[in-house]
Amino acid sequence: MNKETTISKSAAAVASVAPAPVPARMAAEDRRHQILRVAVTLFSQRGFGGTTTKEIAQAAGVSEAMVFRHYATKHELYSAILDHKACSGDQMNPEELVAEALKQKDDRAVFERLALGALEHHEIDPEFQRLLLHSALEKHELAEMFFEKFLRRVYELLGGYIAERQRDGAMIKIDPAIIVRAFVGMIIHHSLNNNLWDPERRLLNITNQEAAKQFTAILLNGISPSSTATPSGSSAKSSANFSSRKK
Amino acid sequence: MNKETTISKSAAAVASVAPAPVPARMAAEDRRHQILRVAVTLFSQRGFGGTTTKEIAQAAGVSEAMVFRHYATKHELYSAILDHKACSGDQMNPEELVAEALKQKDDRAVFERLALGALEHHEIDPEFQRLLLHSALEKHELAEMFFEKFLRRVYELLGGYIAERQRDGAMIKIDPAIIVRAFVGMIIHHSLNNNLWDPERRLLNITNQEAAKQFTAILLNGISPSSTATPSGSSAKSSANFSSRKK
DNA sequence: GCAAGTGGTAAGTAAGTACTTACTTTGAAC
DNA sequence: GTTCAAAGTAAGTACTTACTTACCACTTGC
Repeated sequence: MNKETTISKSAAAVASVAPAPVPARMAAEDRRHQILRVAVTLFSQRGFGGTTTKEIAQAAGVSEAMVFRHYATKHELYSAILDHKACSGDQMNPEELVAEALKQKDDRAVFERLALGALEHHEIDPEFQRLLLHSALEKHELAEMFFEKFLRRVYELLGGYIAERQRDGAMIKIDPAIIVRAFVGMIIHHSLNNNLWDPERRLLNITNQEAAKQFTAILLNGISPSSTATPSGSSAKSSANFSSRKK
Repeated sequence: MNKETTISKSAAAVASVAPAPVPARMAAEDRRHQILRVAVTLFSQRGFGGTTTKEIAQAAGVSEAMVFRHYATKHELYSAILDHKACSGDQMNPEELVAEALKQKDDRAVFERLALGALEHHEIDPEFQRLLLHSALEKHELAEMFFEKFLRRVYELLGGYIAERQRDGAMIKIDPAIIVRAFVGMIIHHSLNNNLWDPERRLLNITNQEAAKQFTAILLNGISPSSTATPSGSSAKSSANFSSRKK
């Protein structure tokens, strides 16, 4: 019924020059993951409604049927992506990022590290921000999940710290949530500019380090009780950047 | 070639009680505008790919053919909406909003008015922000247009003013674009939170006035040369808001 | 050798989709 | 009253969409 299997023996010898053109049969797990990966790119570029399962299959180099073998519906694939993006290890963890800075009450380090962490994360993985926006606009559950699992946590973490520093007399007493919003706003908007509106950096072209440093400086200066002399010793070393050139 | 026209005569007698259920024939302009209006709502909620021409027609109470009589393609309708939203009179005009404050070099008024203008605009017309985000994600030309016609203008206007105030010695010398980004970030992110992520205001619930005031205070304090004694005379009056409660 | 499982596909299907066509109704000017 | 353009529609068309079905090829353990 089928042809001779003599050739199959020599299959190992074939792959000498081009391993790519071979259809490349894959383990189920791998294929599943590969489909997910190409779908991430497409969904982040075109959104849910703007992406077809045919396109996803083509991008993955398989037939549409394979997509539906691994994910029962298009929605299931979409949700799997969002779950993966939201829960996978490459997500930034604000708590541990600033844990030691918090203990030392090094304001500058707390804010700067948080800012840099977010900016780097968005630069390395711009797809995440796009996916998040798409899903927020479509009112997908991920938007709510992101809110609960991330935004709220940042507000509690940073807000709590700010409240503590206000009790110390180290910061003026505005509602901590306002301060957090101001700071998070600077950072998110900066990322959004870089990823969405002005990827050529026409309006502003600075490194993430620089951005984190400057935004932190503006904010901390903006909420310091009297600004001039940094009273406690810990944060003295690096604040020279632009306060040195006054007058 | 066609059938008898005898039955058609009696059609007028049918509509006796309700004037509303009557299909309500409209002037072309009006219908065109009405279709545009319902399409705005649908596109802003579901995006371009997520909205069907059938839905638009139903929402407008006409047949699909009418939609295509007024707008040759779905894309033309979408573009017409964006043009209308971007160019119509209800768009805010930053220059004239802060013209007098600029002349008087009243820093607080400049920033606060700009902030309040933007926040109110986004609150009154949240559809605009959603449409803008959708089109930015889809890389529609409106996103570029918005960038050129609005964002760039704000950066030039505010950045120019900041540069001037830096020469006056009234603000520290960081790249003005960074300061603008920080400020615009606070405002846009606050609007985005209210419209997209946290419409119930769980994280922060303040009036637009309050937000404009606090964000302005944080920023101006953050970029004031030494905060305590404002060296040049002009900007003395306004920074009293919360620096009064230090210690 | 062959049965069974696995990775994979070609070729569907039914329901949409954007967009058209051929036709009817309406209102006002002549 | 007839005419005639403009407002309106029902019922398409051609094509795409998400999702299925029935089948193939290759490996593996016996």
